[in-house]
Amino acid sequence: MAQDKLISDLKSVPLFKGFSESELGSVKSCLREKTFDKGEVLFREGECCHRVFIVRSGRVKLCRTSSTGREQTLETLGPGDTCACNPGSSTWSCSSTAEAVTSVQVWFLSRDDYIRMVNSNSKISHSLNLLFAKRLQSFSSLIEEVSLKDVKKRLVKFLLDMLHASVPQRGEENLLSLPFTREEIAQRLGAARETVARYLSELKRDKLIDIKPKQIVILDKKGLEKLLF
Amino acid sequence: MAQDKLISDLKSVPLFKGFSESELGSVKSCLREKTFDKGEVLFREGECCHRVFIVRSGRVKLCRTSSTGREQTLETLGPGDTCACNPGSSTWSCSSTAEAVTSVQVWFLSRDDYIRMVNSNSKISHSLNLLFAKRLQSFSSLIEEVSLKDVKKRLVKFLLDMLHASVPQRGEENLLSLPFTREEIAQRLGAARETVARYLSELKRDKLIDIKPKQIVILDKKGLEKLLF
DNA sequence: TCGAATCAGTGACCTAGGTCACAGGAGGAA
DNA sequence: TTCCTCCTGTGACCTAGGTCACTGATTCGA
Repeated sequence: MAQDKLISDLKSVPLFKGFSESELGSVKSCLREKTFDKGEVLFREGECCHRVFIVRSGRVKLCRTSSTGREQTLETLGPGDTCACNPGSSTWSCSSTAEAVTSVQVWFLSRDDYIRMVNSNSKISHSLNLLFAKRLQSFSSLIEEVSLKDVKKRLVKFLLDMLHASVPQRGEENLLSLPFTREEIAQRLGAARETVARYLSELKRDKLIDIKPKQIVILDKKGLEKLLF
Repeated sequence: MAQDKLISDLKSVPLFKGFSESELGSVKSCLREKTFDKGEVLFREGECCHRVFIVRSGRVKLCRTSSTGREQTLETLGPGDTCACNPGSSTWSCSSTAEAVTSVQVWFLSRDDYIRMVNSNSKISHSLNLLFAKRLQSFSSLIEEVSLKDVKKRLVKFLLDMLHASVPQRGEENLLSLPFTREEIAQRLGAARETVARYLSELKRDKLIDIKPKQIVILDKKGLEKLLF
């Protein structure tokens, strides 16, 4: 019955969207499971990329690091998300570093199995297109933000995005739980830890938010939205 | 015979890689040709995206603009390049603005024809994967550069990339023709026009390059490469 | 429950690079 | 040629935000 659990887990992985039970069965036989502790690196930028990861639980960040040690997070992956290079590309080198933000469970798939799977099943090719396209959209926004918007705007947008994505609790629509350190937020925004802390204080001073441990209370959503322009 | 010319042009479009003559023939029947003058906008960020463009001649830039008018170029498309949103995505909104940098000839394809084509021919789906993956790679580098590298490094990298991509003329391996204004370079790098001019002067002063109208002479390639670290 | 380590806030300082302003080219139409 | 427009270089100035250096909070393992 543990097997059925695995199959049903796989059903909710977007990469395998539309797969039949039997197709999922053959996927299952290729997957290996692995656990990484918080802080461990799944793969490093520039390394040859010989497998594909699917996050089962926990969070993984994809990031790039500068020579002075500053870091920019490109994307954070959660359960169901896939980190796959392009199957047809000749150079399989990772374009970013993947690091476990919490402890994570992943499935991985060898490069050969992956290529075989993509070639034998056109559904996966369509799913990949969808994944890639979404990522392109979000990268393109990130470029705009980092290059054209100041840190305060980026921070406000981040808070509003988080609020939007979070499941609202009864009677606490404005309570935003923030399972990130200031450092992690800063890395996402492409800013320094101290700058994030400063702007959060500023927003608090201006009565737009309230700051609690691991939580932010959105006091004035409209006011925050106004800051975006 | 003009028809054959068109078919042979289509052969060199990566999107249609591996297509047979007859497949290209059916592609041909869906394509419409259109010309844009320098400065004209093919589509604007946020607009509903109801067709796909393939550049036949000239250059098109994909860019985003800030509220204060500063601009960041995401990518420059040349002959054979495709600007396609994801066929499976429900929201067909363009994530950037496309503007003709020179006068351009493009083919376009209606959204419906495009979707039909992708669904009926799995080759195109693979080509799309490849295109998307390449773009992801270049976006990811762009994010790193804009967020973590200073303008001087970005400029030097740009020059070296241009040199690398250019077809070397006999005995003029170090002559780089630069068909861009300072403004265009600045927009690519996510910097101000003046800053680009200043760093170019600095590189000239340091005897690393020489500046001629519409051209740059690379005097010390090794020296430039050293600046990247 | 008590260090030890990791987080968070804040002040002081500095610099990369954006903005403004202007002057000298260089090309193009008339 | 002359005027006009667009491109380029450079100086002066200013500010967003990065870095350093602390001091308090929290959290957590033993």
